[in-house]
Parts: sequence; structure tokens; C-alpha cells
Amino acid sequence: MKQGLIDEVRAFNRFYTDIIGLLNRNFLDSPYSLAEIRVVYEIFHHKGIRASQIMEIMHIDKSYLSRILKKLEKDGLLLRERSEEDARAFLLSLTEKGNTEFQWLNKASNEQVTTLLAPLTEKKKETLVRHMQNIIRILTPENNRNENN
Amino acid sequence: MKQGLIDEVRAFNRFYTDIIGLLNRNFLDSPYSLAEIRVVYEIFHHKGIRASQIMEIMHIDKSYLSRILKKLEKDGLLLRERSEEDARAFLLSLTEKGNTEFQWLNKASNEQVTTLLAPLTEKKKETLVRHMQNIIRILTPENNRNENN
DNA sequence: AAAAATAGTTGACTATATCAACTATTATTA
DNA sequence: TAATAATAGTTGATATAGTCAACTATTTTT
Repeated sequence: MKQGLIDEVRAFNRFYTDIIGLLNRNFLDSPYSLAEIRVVYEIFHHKGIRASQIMEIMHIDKSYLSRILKKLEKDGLLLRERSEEDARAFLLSLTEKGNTEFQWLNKASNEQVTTLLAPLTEKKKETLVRHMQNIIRILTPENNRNENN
Repeated sequence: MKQGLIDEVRAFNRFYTDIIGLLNRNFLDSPYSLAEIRVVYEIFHHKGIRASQIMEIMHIDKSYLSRILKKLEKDGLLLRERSEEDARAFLLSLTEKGNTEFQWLNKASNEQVTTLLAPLTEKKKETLVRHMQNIIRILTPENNRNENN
């Protein structure tokens, strides 16, 4: 593999990490951490999900997740119901308040992105998004099976 | 601004953040955190840099940086010399050992990227890098002045 | 029926990061 | 030029993020 390619990927990573860091630092007026927000996001998008599934998706420790869920429940955002098929597990969903909070965070995140894109022309915005979509396509594992190098 | 664009950017961000998280989790056999490695990186690339400059580049608190520098110095990676122009400041550089450690981290990081790219064909690798370069170009502020939307 | 695996919780701990107060020096301004 | 403000960096106290090992309660495997 050409060293140049590796350097370019690392350069992109530094660049992108900096942007994200900047956005995240300026982001939150919410009392929730990025991990907590991500958990709320997953529950919103997968109503009835189990903690063990979130654990796998997010690659976080179950003890950490347990504490996050405890906080979300204490704050009244989260509903846990015992699963009927498996009495060890909970089925997770958002309460009314949890949904409201999610909408709020969603809106804040959109505004953040809008701010990031604001200096760009419409054409550049579209080009940017096309590049992003292509990167996702290239890096998605299913797209890279059974090919020779 | 079209909502679709915003959603696509957020989708990319989730995707990329997950990849980076995965790489970072699998990364380090080194006793240094990502922040510490980034500091070493900056000093390697800007010999004689001051702490206050690193602070600005990395957007981290001076007290946190101070502790990172203390650790790097204790471990024998870092050399601090009082600036002659400004007796408050230090000029930072890496010791022999610091350079060696940097080379090691650099190699480890390259291997990480190599692993990420391994499943791709050469053509895809090159396309990927081109997309990344374009994103950097589009999002670099200097490229977006004085244009109408 | 016993053993192993899974779901989740808790206590103790480490790592990461911030804030406010401090010393020492340099730059500004009255 | 003396007083004031600003900058460079350090430290103590504290907050936040995250891990590890041990535990209970179930379910699955043998």
C-alpha cells in the first residue's frame, strides 16, 4: 500500500476529529453527555430495544450503560419494562418527556450542522454530501467482500 | 437549507465517529491517551512550540495540558527550555526517547489505517482518499469566503 | 439436575478533564 | 515610571467518563 494514501487518511482523520471536537464542545446546553444522547437516540429509533443490544451497537461496557439508563430513568426520560420472553431483560422506550428531549437534542444537532454548512454555497453543500455518501459506501463492509486487490 | 442534507451529514458523522471509536478502542498498547499522543504529535511537527500554542491548536484547558506535559517530561519524552524572549514561556521539543516513541506511535497508527483499508481494492482506496481530500477542501474556511449562496 | 451463559446492577477504582486561585513575567496605560 | 492588566504556566480540589470484578436472577446447554 502506498504510504501517501495512509498519510492522507490520517490527515483527514485529524481534520474531521477537530471539526467534531469543535462542534461537540460548542454543542450542549443539555445536561446529557454524548454517550447519553446516543443512548436516547438508539432507544428513540429502536423502541423496545434491550440494554444488551445498545451495548453491542455502542461498544460500551454494560456497567457504564447501566448507569446511563439509571440516570435517564431517574430523569423521567426512560421507560423500562420486563421482557415477557426473557425475565432477565428490559425493553426500553422513551417516555413523553424522553421524546420531547430527543426532539430538542435533534433540533440542536441540526442547528449545529446548519452552522457548519452555512458558509458554503448550495452547490458545495451538495458536493460535500455526495463525498460523504461515497465514503460511507466504500467503507461499508458488505460492499467489500469477494473482491481481489 | 434542505433537511436531507443535514440528515446526510449527521449520518456521516455517526458512521465516521463509530469507525474512529472502533479504531481508537483497538489502538493503544501505548500508555498514552489520545490527547497525550496528539501533544507529542504537535511537538514533533513544531519543534520549539510553546504550551500556549498547543493549547490553542488542541482547544484544551491549560491546566490539563500542563499535566500532560508534566507526565511526558517525567517519562523522559519531553524537553522544556525557558524561552529567551519571554521568561514565562517554555519552548518544547522531544528528547531522543520522545522521538522514538513518536515513531512507534506513528507506525502503530499507520498499521491501524492499513488494516482499515485492507479489504478495499486499490481503486477504491484511491477513490476514498480523493473524497476525503475534497471534504477537507470544501470545509476549509479559507475556501469559503466572499461567495454568495 | 448441574453447569455454563446471559442480562443487568453495584462498589471500588482509574482516567480524563475542568475550575478557580496562585506565582512569575511581560505589556499597557495613566 | 508606577500601577494595572494581560499572559504563561502550575497546583489543589473537584467533576465527569469509563472500567473491572463480584454479585443476583434468570435462561440455555450438557
